[in-house]
Amino acid sequence: MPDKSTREEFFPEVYEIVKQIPFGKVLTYGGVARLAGRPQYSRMVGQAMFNAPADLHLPCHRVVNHKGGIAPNWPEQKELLIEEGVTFKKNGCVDMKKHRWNTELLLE
DNA sequence: AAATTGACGGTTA
DNA sequence: GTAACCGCCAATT
Repeated sequence: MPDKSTREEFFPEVYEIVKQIPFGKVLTYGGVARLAGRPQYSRMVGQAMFNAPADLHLPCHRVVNHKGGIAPNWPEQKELLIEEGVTFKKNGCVDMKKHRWNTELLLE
């Protein structure tokens, strides 16, 4: 059988990880990529989110970039995080120092 | 087939 | 601490 596109194998993996993000926590695209086993696929994670259907109940609003900022053209993500108790810095970036999910602790 | 783009990360200046 | 550049992978034009 022909090798499946990277999407077919990477996307579902990303969805599983994002769904495992605890309440009131945030994770960077690179963090999700690393848990997925592809630390360099940070971009694909973003593409996965954009392609992520709402049917999966995917808390993509808990996924932010390493700048602590949110996705372009999606300002409501910030509101959703605030609603979960996440604190934003003055420049509009999430306080990664406190809300970044301890992914390295789970890698064992 | 080649070049460009994209919800990014990390390092260097 | 902030700014800029390079590097990564896949999809699209």
